[in-house]
Amino acid sequence: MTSSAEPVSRAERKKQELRREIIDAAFDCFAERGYHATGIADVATRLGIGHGTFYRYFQNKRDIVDHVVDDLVGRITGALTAENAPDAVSTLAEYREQSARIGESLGRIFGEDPRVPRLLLFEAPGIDRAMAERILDLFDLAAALTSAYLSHGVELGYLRADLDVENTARAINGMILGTAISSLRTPEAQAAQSEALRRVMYDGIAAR
Amino acid sequence: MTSSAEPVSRAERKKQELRREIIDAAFDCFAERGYHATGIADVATRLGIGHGTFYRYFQNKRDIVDHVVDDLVGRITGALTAENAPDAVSTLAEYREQSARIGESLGRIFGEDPRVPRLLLFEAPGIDRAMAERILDLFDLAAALTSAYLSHGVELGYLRADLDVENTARAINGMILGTAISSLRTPEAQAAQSEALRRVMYDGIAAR
DNA sequence: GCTGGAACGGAATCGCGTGTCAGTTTCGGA
DNA sequence: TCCGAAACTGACACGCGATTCCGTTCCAGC
Repeated sequence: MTSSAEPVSRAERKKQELRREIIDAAFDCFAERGYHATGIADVATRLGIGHGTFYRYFQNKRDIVDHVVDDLVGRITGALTAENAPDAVSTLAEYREQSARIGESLGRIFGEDPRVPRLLLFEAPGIDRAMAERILDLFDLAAALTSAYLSHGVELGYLRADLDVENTARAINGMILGTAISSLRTPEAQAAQSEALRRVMYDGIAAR
Repeated sequence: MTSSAEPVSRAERKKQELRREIIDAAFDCFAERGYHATGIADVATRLGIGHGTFYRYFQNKRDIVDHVVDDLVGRITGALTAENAPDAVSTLAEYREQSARIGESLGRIFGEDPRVPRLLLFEAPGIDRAMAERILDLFDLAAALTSAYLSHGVELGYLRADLDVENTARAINGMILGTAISSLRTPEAQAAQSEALRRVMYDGIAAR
């Protein structure tokens, strides 16, 4: 199950490489012109290959967008699970730090390249029902993850005992979502946005 | 400029009525099957009219989706501005009540008919750049509105003096957005979701 | 009832993009 | 150097759906 277990001839490697390039090119096209507005020919032309070649690597147009999304989802979940286990912290201060770290990771992915949120939030849901469901699944997954962080905090007593973990998780994720969308227009506000989000989380908005 | 100033023959009224029906039918189709998957013929068939007739009322397919969105946006801004001026309240308690009222209005619009958020958030942004910009404008408008509420609260002293009004507004709107999206899967959680949102706003999540 | 003009319907047109396939090129091994 | 398999290419077939257009129907006014 290691990555070197497969038989990798020279040709095989070339093939995988092109496959990767096609996915990247498709991502570029879909994010820039939109899924419906880009033809297979556009993707192929961008790579300087004939569009017939495309079909040697992917079943059809619908097939590749799944791979593109796979790729993005993988990148995101990777960044999130990398160094931030829900149970790695035990005080509010540590929790705050951890959330800042997570916020930064997400900010890097979403803010650095607006094409990521554009594709994931603006293009993908309109492709078809199945893709819309996939995006909703992603939200559910994120909610479960955030829930885990919150539950842990409630158990250790540094978060409100009466916290409605499930729904609060969705509210927090909503704020993150809002940040991602804002970054489409004003990428430079990222940091301030992220800080404001954390202030709301920890302090609320009311005067003391 | 009153609504009765126009010359309204019988035929004229019939025409306006059919126009309305076409908009409604288009909304149904776009929200259910998606914009790209519905043909003009689908909209026409749903009304039992020939699809040629459609073109007597709207320029083209792109034209009508603008009208559909106009309609929804109008409904939403109407509900928001109706009975809730930003400066109508002067204490935190009143403010809480007002936000509960606004949440309820929004819940009614988004929660009662999932097709509304589905069209606005899932279908529309993927239609083309211009429509995506429209939706972003809508977010900006909402942010400005929420900002006004927050500013007012800061001025009167019942909200934190050091509140980053702009970015906090976007964070709060993000939570609302999250609620709207959740309602696509679990409409019954609406109320709890809305309550959790307000708890986060006013109390934060940390233990006292 | 008749008539002229507006509204309607749906067959026909048109353009576009997906997916196929047969001919061509590339390349590793003998 | 030569051979055969695999990869590549792009002209083409095809279907689909937006838009047009003209023959038909409807209806208000006379």
